[in-house]
Amino acid sequence: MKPQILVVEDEDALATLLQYNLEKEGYTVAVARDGEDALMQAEEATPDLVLVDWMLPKVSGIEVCRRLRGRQETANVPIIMLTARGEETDRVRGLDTGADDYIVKPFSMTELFARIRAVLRRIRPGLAEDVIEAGDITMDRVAHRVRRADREIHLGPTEFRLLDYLMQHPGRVFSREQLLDAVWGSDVYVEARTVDVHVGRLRKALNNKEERDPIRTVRSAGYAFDVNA
Amino acid sequence: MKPQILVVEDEDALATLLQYNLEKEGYTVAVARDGEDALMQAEEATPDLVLVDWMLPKVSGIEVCRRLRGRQETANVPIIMLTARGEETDRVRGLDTGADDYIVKPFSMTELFARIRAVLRRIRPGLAEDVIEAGDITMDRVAHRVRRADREIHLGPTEFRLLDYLMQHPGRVFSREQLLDAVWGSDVYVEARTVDVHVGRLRKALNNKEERDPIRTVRSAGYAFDVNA
DNA sequence: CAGTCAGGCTACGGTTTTGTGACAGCACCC
DNA sequence: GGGTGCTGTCACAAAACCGTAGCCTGACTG
Repeated sequence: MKPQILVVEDEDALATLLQYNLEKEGYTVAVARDGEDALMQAEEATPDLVLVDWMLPKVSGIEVCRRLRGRQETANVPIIMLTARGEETDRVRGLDTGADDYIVKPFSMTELFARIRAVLRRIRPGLAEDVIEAGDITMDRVAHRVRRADREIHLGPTEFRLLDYLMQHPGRVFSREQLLDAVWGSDVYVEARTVDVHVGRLRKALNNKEERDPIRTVRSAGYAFDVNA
Repeated sequence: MKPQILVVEDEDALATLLQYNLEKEGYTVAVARDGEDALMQAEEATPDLVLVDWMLPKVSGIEVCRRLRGRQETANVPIIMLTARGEETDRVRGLDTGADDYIVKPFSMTELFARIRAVLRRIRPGLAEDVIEAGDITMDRVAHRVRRADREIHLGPTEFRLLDYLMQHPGRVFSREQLLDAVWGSDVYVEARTVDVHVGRLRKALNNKEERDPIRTVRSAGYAFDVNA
């Protein structure tokens, strides 16, 4: 699943530039124009990372940081701060902003990408990884390949995304609704039972006879991917 | 052309060990004993990758990072950080960025090699080799020739560049848009489906009957060149 | 033990995505 | 002016994939 980034930037040109480049780099991007907007959006769909400008109308970048940190669901979301040269490091550093990193404008996209990768990897290992392994199952997200015990597994796009998501959060149980949101997208409407069918297809593709089924059904709750041997 | 690595490490024993092993692995290695030295050396001969210890006399590893990033010529050079276990805490976290990857001491050479390969592959795929081989396909970028199993393959300019790009990043899946950007140029406007047509032509030229098709279609994602036999 | 319910499974019509042959527009070269 | 080699687009056919309904089984309830 593509990491989702919330960009909080009031300057149109920069916001657009960031969105364009980040999407090209493979992230899903949402843009908020001011602090209030940012907090609302973060509440609706928790992003994997927030990129916030230090200077913002209404609610300052710092304040956005604080509030995000203060809320249960967003407390652990990594934050990268954008600062202009004059707003300088010491002050930013000294304040306990709760930001995980900051970058000084003007910056190169390459540098920004590097930092994003670094932060994501540190906070949520696995999210930024190219390859996920669990037991004898390997998923290569760059090559778009899944293999189990040396044999290649062919999956359709949806099955691929589904497995990706489940492996991303091993052991955790997801309701059908959560899976629909995460894998299908929060905007499409499909029958909840459709998830069952895809889980079924996934299982058939994944499991040889005599192999342990890595997908656990939790009655009246949902499904989970189990790491275990 | 062997990739050139600049090792920045003040501890003699480790520096020597790294140099020895990296050279054995096929890299050209330069060693700097402190941050100043590193910046100087990086300026003289831009390395393909920098391996820098977090703890350094005079100029800290972080500072080396920042300065490298700040300079035009070295802004895009990938950096891998060496950190000791204790240093990996909050203070470091807030600052440590700008590096593309980090590795915690003590580490195994195998692990280090893997990360170096990964970073190099990501940042600078196929350091401009003159000849690329994959399976029974050979591409000579200087002579502009492609052959498969002893027979000469004739390709049009676009097909050539397309194959070139794909072979440059074996296994990796590219969307039609990415391929258009990379092969056609980010400024021209052509239909995304045009990629399909060229892939088709490329396949027809490349594959005899009974030969494995090296180009893999990934439904709703794009195409990839697979090395495999 | 009968009733109820959640989840497994299959079949199928419909939709989306990809493969491909045909064609017209160019540039270049006799 | 008539070839020749490439290219981008289109239209159509084939293939792959999707979502839903319906039936079935096995588990839980009282």
